Amino acid sequence: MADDPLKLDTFICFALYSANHAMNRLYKPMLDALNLTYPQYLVMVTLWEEDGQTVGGIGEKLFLESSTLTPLLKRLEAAGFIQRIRSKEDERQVLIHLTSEGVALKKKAASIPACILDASDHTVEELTRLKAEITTLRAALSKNAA
Amino acid sequence: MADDPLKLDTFICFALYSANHAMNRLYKPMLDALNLTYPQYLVMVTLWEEDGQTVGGIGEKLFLESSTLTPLLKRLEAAGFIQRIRSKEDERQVLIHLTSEGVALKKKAASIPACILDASDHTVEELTRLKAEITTLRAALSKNAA
DNA sequence: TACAATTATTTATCGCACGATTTAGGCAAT
DNA sequence: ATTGCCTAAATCGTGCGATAAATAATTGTA
Repeated sequence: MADDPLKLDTFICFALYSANHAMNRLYKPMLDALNLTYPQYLVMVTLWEEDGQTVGGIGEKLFLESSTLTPLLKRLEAAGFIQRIRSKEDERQVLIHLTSEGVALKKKAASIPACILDASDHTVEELTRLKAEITTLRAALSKNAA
Repeated sequence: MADDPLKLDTFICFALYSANHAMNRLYKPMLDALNLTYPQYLVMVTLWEEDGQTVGGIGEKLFLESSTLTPLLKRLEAAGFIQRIRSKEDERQVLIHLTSEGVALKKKAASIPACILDASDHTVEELTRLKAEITTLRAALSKNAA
């Protein structure tokens, strides 16, 4: 039982799966108030950091395909948070711009981080280190995926 | 920019989100070969560890609701891996039993852990420790969710 | 000009997840 | 025995995310 190879494997993947799940549940009520889903929130965060990115650029940062992003972005556009504008320089590209409502949303989201930190029972330093380790793992997994 | 509160928050949640995502992608081809999805795989693992669990019991271990599990279990039953049998002792409960095919599937899944470990570029010890830390974080998040 | 590469969209399909409700069975008290 | 409460699972409705594969439009190049 202890040396069952299906054990460790399960738990490292399961740890990620369930922690992500728990994070989702924690965010849910706060994001509901903003009319955002979790992946949509991630997109908004990248836009708050840098407006006017292309679909592909956002996808590169979030590791999402355009076939996932396009409908998601349309929902954000329908909600009034962004505008999808085809680039003049390269008409293959679509630039994503925040609307004034999209910009305003950042203020409402500003209180979220403190809530997460608080619920984590961790210090900022601990979370930062853990974040880095998880990111390192992700990078390895991605690299060796193909 | 550096003290933007939306930064840290994003990244601890995003680290989990994207690492889970990467893990999913790594599993996908292997699980496709077994005719399983990721959550279905998790259910199978819990059954390989202990057969004959109730729906609620499985949900408790995986943090899933019956409204999520019931259809998932029906798909596993349709695939021939499990059987759903109402308990004689308490007819409110449904016991999930592996079929012979479900048991046999464990052998085919046995090679997965090594692949994951290999792709992680980590030692078993490192993964074990990281797993523990992530699990601790999950516990805190769950506890403070309500 | 023809061909290749890039960018995003579309189409089709599927499963997960949640909330709210419902059904059925168990359990306890009066 | 009936009432009422609790629990377990299923159901219903809804929506999003994700992937794969094909398509379209534009750009760049041989």
